[in-house]
Amino acid sequence: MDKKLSTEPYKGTRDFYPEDMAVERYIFDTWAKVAESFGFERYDASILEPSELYRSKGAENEELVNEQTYTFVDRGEREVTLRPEMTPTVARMVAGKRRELSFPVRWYSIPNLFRYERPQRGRLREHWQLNCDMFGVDDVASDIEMIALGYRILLAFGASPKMFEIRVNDRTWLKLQLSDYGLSEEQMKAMLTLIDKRDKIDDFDEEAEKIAGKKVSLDFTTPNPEHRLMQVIEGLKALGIENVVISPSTVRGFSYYTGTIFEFFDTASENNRSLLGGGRYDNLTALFGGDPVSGVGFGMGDVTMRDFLETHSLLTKDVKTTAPTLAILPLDATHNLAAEVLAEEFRSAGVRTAVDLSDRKVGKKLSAASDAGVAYVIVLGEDEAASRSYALKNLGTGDETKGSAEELAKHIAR
RNA sequence: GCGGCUAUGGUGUAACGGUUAACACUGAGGUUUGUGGAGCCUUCGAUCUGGGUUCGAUUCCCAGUAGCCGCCCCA
Repeated sequence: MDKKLSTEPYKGTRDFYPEDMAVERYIFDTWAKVAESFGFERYDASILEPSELYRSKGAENEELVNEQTYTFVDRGEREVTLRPEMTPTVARMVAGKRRELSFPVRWYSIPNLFRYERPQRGRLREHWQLNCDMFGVDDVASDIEMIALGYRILLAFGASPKMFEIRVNDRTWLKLQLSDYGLSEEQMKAMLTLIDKRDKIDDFDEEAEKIAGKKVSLDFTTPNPEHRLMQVIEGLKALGIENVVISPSTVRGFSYYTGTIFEFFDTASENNRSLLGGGRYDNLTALFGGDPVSGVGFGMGDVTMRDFLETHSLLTKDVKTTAPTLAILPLDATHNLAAEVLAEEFRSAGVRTAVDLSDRKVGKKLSAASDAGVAYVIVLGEDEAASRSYALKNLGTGDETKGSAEELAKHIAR
């Protein structure tokens, strides 16, 4: 006989049972609410993109596409990829409407993204990510606004500023220093990668010398006061954001960042990871031709967000509750239809109402409603059906209120 | 791609190499024919797969598979 199918979801993906989905929705809703409070507009696109969108940035991307994405050939011999990130997609969309958009453009999206790699804590094969970008503004205020948006999002989840640290850096600062050494483009990349690992490396100077072919001396303390990075920090301070540190080793792997770079890091030792990462890019739409469009953006993932909320006990019980407000309990199956009719009255009055259609005894129905977190119940039998007067029981207090459906709906709404 | 750890009912755990694999929770039902949360009772339900060692393996060994955790990489 056939082998039984596994009930496990595909490797690195998640099932969202109702209690998980409640948390997921809470995260998405909070993201969306805060982004929109900053005037960001929502967009989305297909999860499928032509593979060339990710390949076209050079040999390193070739490797990335081949080894770390879901890429396949469709029936029309087109090579397609499940989107591993949103930035190329949004760049394509902005480039496509460049002449009709009125800049600055503030857009956000909550796409699901795929990467083919070994799952581990905080990183799965499918995750959802809040992506926020502002296009068409060069002024430092745009960098500051984006970081402030990330900050407000975390606070909207109930986080306090000491739960996370905002690490900022600027690639121009590092590149300015490195420009003295006459490095090739390749050496520059290797050097940035090395700087990113600086905290994990025993002898940074030695490794740097290997790459540059000469002694390298870099200042990792503070740029001069006129530098944009210092303006970012000052600006954040003006917005009341103080948990900011200069982090010279924050480079981020992505080659398209050209200026300000930032990362939000969880300060809890057991969840020592990045919650949000982003930065400024000069010309993201270069691939598509036309005038350059600069911008600044960030992404933050649902997996790390959830880890953060759990680590800091920020998920309250009502976040996880999905029960209806009211449950109507027919005494027996002969009253099921009458219960459905009654439920319609409550629903049209705006009360989330479910009917218990099980054939359990009414006592069990009460227990089930209570366990599920239902706030009110109405037992429906002969008497109620005849009189059209019902007893509304508050499961929290045990109080009963009698009246018509209309009166009781009002009572619940209060 | 590399390394470490783990694998027993749906969940969480237990079982010196030796009878019928135990306990709790959960599910179903009863106690209770119109009012719950407790108690008591009944009941469904498991040793990842394949080899090996042994009189005998849930237990020891090997391989596979899966999961978790690191590393690499990071979108």
